[in-house]
Amino acid sequence: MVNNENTEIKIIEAAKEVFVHKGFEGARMQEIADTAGINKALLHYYFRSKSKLFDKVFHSVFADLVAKLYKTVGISNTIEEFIESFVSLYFEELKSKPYIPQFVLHEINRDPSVIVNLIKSSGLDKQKIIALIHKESQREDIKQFDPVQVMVTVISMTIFPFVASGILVGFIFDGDQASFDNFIDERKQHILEFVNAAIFKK
Amino acid sequence: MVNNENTEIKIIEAAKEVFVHKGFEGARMQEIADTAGINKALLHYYFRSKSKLFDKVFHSVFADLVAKLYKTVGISNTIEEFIESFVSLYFEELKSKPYIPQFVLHEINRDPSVIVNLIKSSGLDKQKIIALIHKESQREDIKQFDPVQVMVTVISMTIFPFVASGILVGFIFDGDQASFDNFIDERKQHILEFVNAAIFKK
DNA sequence: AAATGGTTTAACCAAATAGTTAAAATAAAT
DNA sequence: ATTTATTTTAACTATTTGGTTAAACCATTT
Repeated sequence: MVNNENTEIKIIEAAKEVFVHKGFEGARMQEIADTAGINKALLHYYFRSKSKLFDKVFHSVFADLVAKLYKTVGISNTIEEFIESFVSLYFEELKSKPYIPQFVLHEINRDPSVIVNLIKSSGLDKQKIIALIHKESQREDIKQFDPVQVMVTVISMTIFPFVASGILVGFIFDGDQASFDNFIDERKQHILEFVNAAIFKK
Repeated sequence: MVNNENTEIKIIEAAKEVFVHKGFEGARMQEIADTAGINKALLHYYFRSKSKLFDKVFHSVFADLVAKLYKTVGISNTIEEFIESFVSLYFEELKSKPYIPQFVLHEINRDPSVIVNLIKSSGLDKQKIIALIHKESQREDIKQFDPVQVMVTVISMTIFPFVASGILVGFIFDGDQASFDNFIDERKQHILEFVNAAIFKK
């Protein structure tokens, strides 16, 4: 008895921490055990193999992202609302967890087959998003851009700076982390203004 | 005698192939040797360790990107020219080497210290870019956006779809690679139109 | 043809690492 | 108190993998 549920959570959290920063190949079971404050044997007692543990972690991270995306759609009736809440949500998330997108993208790249099942089991109703985007793209006051292109643009503008933080800090901000943080603070507002300037007529 | 120069090129090419797809941790010296059509001993004979080989490969990939970026700046006198040639250049590059950005970003993330030296030795004169961007941001016909934000936006819009191709194919294009390819074909034009719509007054 | 120096091979070594086992310890439930 | 499930310890195995060694090979030079 003693713990069990608590321990499982502790392990998942520790595994998330290590996998997210080091990736599947770079992560060590010993380091996960140390981070969780337990030993390796117990780690294998709970999750039989590294792969199984990784799958749990990746699924939880991914499901989390999708759940939040879904929440965003639910409350949006216009394209402005959608963009505003999407960008706000992701900035809030990524400021405290900036390593998540790089992790997800790298692991999907490593084994693209996992994503198929993940999307199936994600329960995300894409139709709702498509319907909203399509409806809004018909508006008189909005330029006739391809809605998919615009959607990818909003996602790119939001997520890329986090994925590329290393290169941006080194290349553009001369290694000055504070300048980069300041850039990120202003980024959200910039995205909203920039996208509005692009898609609205007049 | 015999070969040597040819063999070295063969190894670098093979190493690039494997490192780019698997990352440093995921790459295996044996696989690099196999890909190069030689054996592991010869691999170590040419490049003493995995790290040394990786450094060579990474440096060459990175230097290549920087060189092309530099070329872009050289021929640009206006912001329109800069954006046009930047986007064109990267689309041309990335269509045949779509894995490069994910690779670079992942490795910089894994060991951010490498980028400092790389940038030093890259010979990129950032001042030229800054001068151009700053000069152009003063133009009467252009909205007063923060030029750094705009620059990051152009980079994000261009590169992110390649970094996130796996998730975009799975999530947005339902696993249909052809739809994604089509999306990429239209992406360049979209970026140019979208950015122009955003930054020009009236 | 003999010497030279780069090239190739196969067998090998050492370290790291995922995973196992079995026994002891601990704490809660009965 | 006994049982039961969880946790710890520590030693161990098997495999992978980066790296080494030494001998053989081959092309060119002398």
